[in-house]
Amino acid sequence: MKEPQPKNTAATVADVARLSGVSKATAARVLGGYGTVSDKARDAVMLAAQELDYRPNELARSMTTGRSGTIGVVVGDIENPFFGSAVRGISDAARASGFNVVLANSGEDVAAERAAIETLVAKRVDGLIVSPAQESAIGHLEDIGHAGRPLVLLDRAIAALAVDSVTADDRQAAEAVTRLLVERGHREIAYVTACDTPTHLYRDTRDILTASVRERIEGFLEVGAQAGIAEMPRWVRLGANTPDATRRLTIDLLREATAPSAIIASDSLIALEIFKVAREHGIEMPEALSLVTFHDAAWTAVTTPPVTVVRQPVYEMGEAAAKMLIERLSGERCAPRHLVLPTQLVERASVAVRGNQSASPRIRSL
Amino acid sequence: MKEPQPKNTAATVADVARLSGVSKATAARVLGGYGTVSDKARDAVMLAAQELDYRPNELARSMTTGRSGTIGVVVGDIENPFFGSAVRGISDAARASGFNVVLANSGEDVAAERAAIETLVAKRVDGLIVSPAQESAIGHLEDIGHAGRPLVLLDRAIAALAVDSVTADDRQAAEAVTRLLVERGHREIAYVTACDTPTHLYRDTRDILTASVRERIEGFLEVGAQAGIAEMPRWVRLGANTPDATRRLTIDLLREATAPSAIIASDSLIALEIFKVAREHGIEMPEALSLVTFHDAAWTAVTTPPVTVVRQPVYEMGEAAAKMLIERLSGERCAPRHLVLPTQLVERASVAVRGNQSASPRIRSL
DNA sequence: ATGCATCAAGAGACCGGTCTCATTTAAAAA
DNA sequence: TTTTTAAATGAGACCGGTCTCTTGATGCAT
Repeated sequence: MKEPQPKNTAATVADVARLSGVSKATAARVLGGYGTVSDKARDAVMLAAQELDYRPNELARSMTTGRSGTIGVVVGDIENPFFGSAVRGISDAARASGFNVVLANSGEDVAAERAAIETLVAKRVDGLIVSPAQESAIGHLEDIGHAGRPLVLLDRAIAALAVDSVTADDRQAAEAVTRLLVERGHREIAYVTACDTPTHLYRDTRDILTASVRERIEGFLEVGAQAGIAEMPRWVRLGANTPDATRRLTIDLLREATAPSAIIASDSLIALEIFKVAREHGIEMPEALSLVTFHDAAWTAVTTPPVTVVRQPVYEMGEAAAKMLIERLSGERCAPRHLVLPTQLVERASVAVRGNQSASPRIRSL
Repeated sequence: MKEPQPKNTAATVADVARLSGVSKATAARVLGGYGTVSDKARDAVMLAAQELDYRPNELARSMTTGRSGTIGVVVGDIENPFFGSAVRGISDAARASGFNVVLANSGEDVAAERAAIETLVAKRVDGLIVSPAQESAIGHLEDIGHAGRPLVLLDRAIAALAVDSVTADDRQAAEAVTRLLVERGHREIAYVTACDTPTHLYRDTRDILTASVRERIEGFLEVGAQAGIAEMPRWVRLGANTPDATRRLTIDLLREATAPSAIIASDSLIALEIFKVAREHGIEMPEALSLVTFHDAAWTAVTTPPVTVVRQPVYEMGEAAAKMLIERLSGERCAPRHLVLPTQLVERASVAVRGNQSASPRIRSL
């Protein structure tokens, strides 16, 4: 026989043991790489394994060892470059330690998130990294702990949950961004974010169920208050969950009697849509409208004007989360750690000095 | 007891059976949702399960059933928005049919790809979707079939492999793009692509080990030849595998004695880097340099000028691949299908008429 | 030569489900 | 009421590994 011909049924340790004339236990020792075996036996087993084209069944292995070598990741949307980078960071760090990544998309929906976590736990992932959609519904996150699996929260911490987390310094970043705008003379500054309050209307920071979003809004309001801008809260706009929603919301915003002279976007997808709307309506940037966004997406450097951004170390956040999780998996038992990574304000050219504005950005047509 | 307190050890069917006073088989029937059980027994089992906070062990389940409800996905780079969309399409389609997705990054490296496939098969994924890095090394891809798992090739077909594939009509798209440029009077047209020939120099299409890349180059050359442009092959540039490499390569290109008046980028990451280089060197687009790219990335619509692109139905490609795979998993036994999805040339404003060019794009400053 | 530690190897239980098969029970048909 | 048929249940093998426990062989010190 020349080729390891496709077997009608895959070879098992028992098959290899039989062919090589040793016991199942010995064959398993060789194939599994544990215990002590003589060279003779090892050679015989390896030969037989090759002959039969033996492939270990990790499922069976996981069942007895209780470890699957897999970490589950639940994010809002992999299509969002933010999560794309984060997942890349996670997956690189995981692979470096011999772990695989099972990915699940929640679509920022709690029910989907719950279902995803349920199956991931049932599939016996060794641990999870989750970017929770809301911090109110945490039952399913607590269950992860009950099931004896470590959990690391990514990008969105939850105070009520005693688990590790990796976030960016959102509060500080929001303050810096708002301060920049205020210093440039802006007083009508809108903050556009994806968030899921039923009304889509902002009332109180306590309505905001996502820590990172809330902290940013708090920073935004705080700096506004310090600068003596009374109307700040009315410029907070929620519900930019899809490009379409963002578009409608932006148009509404720019149609108001007093349109904002600057907009802060909470992620690059939102910024992109705002950029499109401004362009379609002939609103000059930054003269008529300044724009700042969270997330230094690749494209923000090539637009006209290039966009001033808050650079979050996204890849590193994912990497750090994976490393933390793997530490827990290796037996680390210390108190929950909350890693807060610094952000960086990258000034490009999308912020104008207010006094120089040539025109109100307001959309007049229609 | 009020709370299902964290058990030191997870409850199993046997535990539930014991507590509810039925046999393990009956408890398993209720919990697994198969066979016939009396209402009385069902209620007792459900109650006990609740009491013990029973969670099924999918690993054990998979081992006996032979199905894991999981599909493995191996892509070059999830950070690339192209794969981001594709993975999203895959994962949505998978979830709709009750499958999970295990993701692996190959980094476009054959060895990593081989390793990823090996572990995925060992983990007993039900089937795989792979975007193979090269079409020369296909042993590990054939092994997937030997292991009895269906495989669907994504974006890159391999003629030598009798498996399903989903691709875009690359050849046709390349022809359309090149024709557009030729019709606008361009004769020095560069084609910049990520590819991994050792020399980074283009000699012959047979050196290109990735079908999609090769087909595009063939289309590019074909149209050039038809237009009577002799030097076409010398404008093919390989090796744009990282932003840095792309940058160097682009600068070299624009420094040549006769710089191209137009560049075709094979993906949006490359286009972005070219855009940056052009901008940094003060090369006016499209007056001094025209640009077209494959992949209608979100940002291409908001640059100045907005970029003319080949729109590939990326999400749909991922979705189709997943659906094909799931069909195979459901017993479909037909001959390998090769789904080729049409592309669309989206003309924006990054292509100028050659006669109108005000200056050579050449980079003069060192 | 004897004792004792060490190494190699085998037998078989075990992980947590599924599933077959035999048996009991209940309901429907005669 | 008796027979036929179907439904409900239990016992235990099985999936493919790991791992403990036991026994046999070998080596080194005494």
